[in-house]
Amino acid sequence: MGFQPFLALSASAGSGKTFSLSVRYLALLFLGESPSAILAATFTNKAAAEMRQRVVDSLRKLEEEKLQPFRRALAEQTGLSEAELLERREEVLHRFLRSATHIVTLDSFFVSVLRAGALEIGLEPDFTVKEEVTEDLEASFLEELERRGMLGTLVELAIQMEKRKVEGMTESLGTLYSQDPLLPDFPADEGEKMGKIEAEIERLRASLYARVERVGASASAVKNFAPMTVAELYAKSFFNKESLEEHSHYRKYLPKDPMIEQEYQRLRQLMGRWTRVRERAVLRRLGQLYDHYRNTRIERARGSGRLDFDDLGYFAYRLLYESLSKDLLYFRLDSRFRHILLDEFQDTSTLQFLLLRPLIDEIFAGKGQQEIRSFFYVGDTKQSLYRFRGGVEELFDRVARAYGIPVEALEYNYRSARHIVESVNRWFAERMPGYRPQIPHAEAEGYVEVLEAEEPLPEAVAQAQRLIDRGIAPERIAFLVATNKEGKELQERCTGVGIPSVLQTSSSLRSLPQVAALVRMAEHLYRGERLDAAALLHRSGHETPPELSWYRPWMAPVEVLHRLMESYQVFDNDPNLLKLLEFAAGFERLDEFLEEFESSRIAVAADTLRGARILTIHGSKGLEFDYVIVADRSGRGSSERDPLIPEYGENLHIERFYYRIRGRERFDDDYARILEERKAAAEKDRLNLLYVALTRAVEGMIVLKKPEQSLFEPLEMVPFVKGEITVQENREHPVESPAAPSVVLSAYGHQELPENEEEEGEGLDYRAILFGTAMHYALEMLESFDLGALPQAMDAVHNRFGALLHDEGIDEIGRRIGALLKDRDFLALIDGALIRREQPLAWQGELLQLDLLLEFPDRAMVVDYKSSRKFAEKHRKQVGRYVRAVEEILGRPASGVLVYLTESGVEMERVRSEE
DNA sequence: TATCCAACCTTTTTT
DNA sequence: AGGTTGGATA
Repeated sequence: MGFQPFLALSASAGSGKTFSLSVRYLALLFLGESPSAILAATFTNKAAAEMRQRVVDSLRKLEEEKLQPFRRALAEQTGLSEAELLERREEVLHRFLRSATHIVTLDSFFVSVLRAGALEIGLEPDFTVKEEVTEDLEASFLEELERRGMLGTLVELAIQMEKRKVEGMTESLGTLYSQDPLLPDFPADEGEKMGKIEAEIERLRASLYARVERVGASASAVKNFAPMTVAELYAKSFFNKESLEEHSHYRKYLPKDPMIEQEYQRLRQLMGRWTRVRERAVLRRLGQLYDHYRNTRIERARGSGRLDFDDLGYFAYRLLYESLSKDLLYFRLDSRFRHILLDEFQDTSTLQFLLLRPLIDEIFAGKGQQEIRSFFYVGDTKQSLYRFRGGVEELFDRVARAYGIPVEALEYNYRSARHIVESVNRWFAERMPGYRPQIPHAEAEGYVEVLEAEEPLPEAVAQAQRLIDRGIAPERIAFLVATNKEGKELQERCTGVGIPSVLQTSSSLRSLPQVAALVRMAEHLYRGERLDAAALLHRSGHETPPELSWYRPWMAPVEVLHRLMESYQVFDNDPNLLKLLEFAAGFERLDEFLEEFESSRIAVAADTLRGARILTIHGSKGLEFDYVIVADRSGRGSSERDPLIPEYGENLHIERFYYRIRGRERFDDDYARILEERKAAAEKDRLNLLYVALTRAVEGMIVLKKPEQSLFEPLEMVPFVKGEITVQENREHPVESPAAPSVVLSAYGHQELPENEEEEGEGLDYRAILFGTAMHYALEMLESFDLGALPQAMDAVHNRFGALLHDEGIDEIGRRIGALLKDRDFLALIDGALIRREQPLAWQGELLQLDLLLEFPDRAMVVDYKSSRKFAEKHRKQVGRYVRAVEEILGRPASGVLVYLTESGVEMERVRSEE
């Protein structure tokens, strides 16, 4: 087939999307393209990190048996033989690790574009990106309105929209702002007079009241037309009937006075007109207010240098479409990116697409030229979940049509065992329009069970316990729930029965109890208040309050935090705490740190935690787990309530807004149609959600379905069991954890690490922690224990820690590991051993992470690297515990060695098993 | 007994 | 807002 420069790939769940993306990316590298010419954009940081990892791993292990399909695909796309690929791989890997890569999230790509042209549109290039802060936004907006004498308009609108709270109004305005470039014009004038129509409605109402009473209709029938406001009359349910003929209250009296039906018809028409006038009045005022709202947002963003995601979209659009230098900017981008790869294309919003479009156009414009240019996207409209956030799944086909891009479908499912694939096919084949059954590829039969449960959450825990009893490690299990709240409850239940669990919330670092507690304590110190640290004390098992007299008001935030961690002994290489330190290092003053922390958005490093995963279905998208327990929602699901309903035109801009009024569909056919469309879309989304939930499992899946009000209702599931849970007997070695957990650090903004010279030798310091982490990473990346493998490992360290550690630090790591690889004692130690790196071990309900496990036929050895002797006693205890765990699990004698990689050289210390 | 209607209950997903 | 419930009415 060769390399197809323009291609859209429709990739169902588990069909090898990441595989295709990585092959495509690597094919470009093997064809000689520079990584800096390729933009590969995903939606989440996690997906971007995964793809980077996949690229490196695939190159590194290219010769291995299990990568045969990868090699074949790569050979096919590049026209190179597999031997040639292997020959060039070193060079390609080096090129990838050494040069700037653009495997990023769409948002971070737009951020970088915006930074480049920020000054052009009145932004400081060092702006920060933060979560939306609404509290003082409202105040600024009101001030702006007051200055412009517009408060009256706000009040009028509030009355018209029957919304007392300004809060709701600003929310609606915020929704408009998030799609500003797509907005239609708002009506400029009032149009027909509202009062005139209302008077006419009132006249008809009174007339009908009299007529209905005269013909002797029942009391309730008469009461329907009793004096009331137009809005009250509007809501009456008799309007559900197109004619009073259909209404039992009135039917038999109609012949007595034919004018009743005639006036009723007239009244219905008038209600339709009243609707349009009211809508116009609302939209006009909303438009006026919106102009001021937008100004407020723009000024706040410019003034504070803090942008949220909506600001980002707004400014990026202005920059790319309306600034003076837009052509120059595109020229710069365009000369940089000759290839675009887009992931999860079905979730792309119109705005995001518009921001990419000029780049895509350029690629197509240069189609005939000498150099290769390519555009590739993957996605699956069945997994589109983000309509509420502006995702437009229709883009997938539309873009293909507009540019004449061929669409190919991936047919095999490489993820799930056969029973799972077959069940999914059965559930969705008839119910999802255009569903193509997947062909299972896995050997395993797998396990699927659907159970009815009144209370899905407790039952989910019971099922997890059942899996664990069968020998399945908690880490291999994931719970999927509908809402974050349910996730939280589920975690409490897991904790209650002793199942370790990791709640993967959508929220940021500050939602972690330990992080929150530390920051709260820092805040207490800053304000000079007495500490209330009971929670943290409890967690760290402290009996006596720690010593805090070291605190000085002028201390740097990072120092305060790591001293606190030290005092409470909570560090233990927890990557989330490391991330906290990393973030804190960007601030000189505690108060600045505290303020920014509140609005920060630092992702939780959930990868590195141990236990059964708990995620929302939304959060599980793109992931897979060995065993999945899907729990039905406990509540009832909800409904849409945005007061403005957009109607999109062919060009994807908003053609008009409908103003939502209850019962409006009875008087307005267009409105009735758009409501129907929305309903159909909501049903589609619901089905997509189920599809995502039911396609995450690799080996086994258990679905807990409520008998009533079930999330799964559209699938008409019946309870059944298929296949068997594969019992893992006497497992000698824990299963290699998928994706070896490693700390992923990323830089936040342009931060400088604080100089810390005078602190030498006193407790932990931030640099030492970072240094130690980077060194462990280098050791993890080391292919084999010989000097030849060192440069590659150091490249990896450079790639990941380059922004955080100075070159001297990285060189020092290289020197220390070099010394280790030359150390004869160490080489003798590992001689003849089966080597396992970064080995996780579950023991006594605790998860241990071994740096290095050496297995010999008759014994085993645990090796732990340390970068300093500062906590030697603690290290001894820790390794002693590891040794005992290994002895018990492997059933053979074991010993431990602490390997100190210090400035002065390699030192080793034997450690005995813990008592 | 069938229908209507007011009152009542419960209400997400996130880069 | 949308669905359910229980009382009132024809």
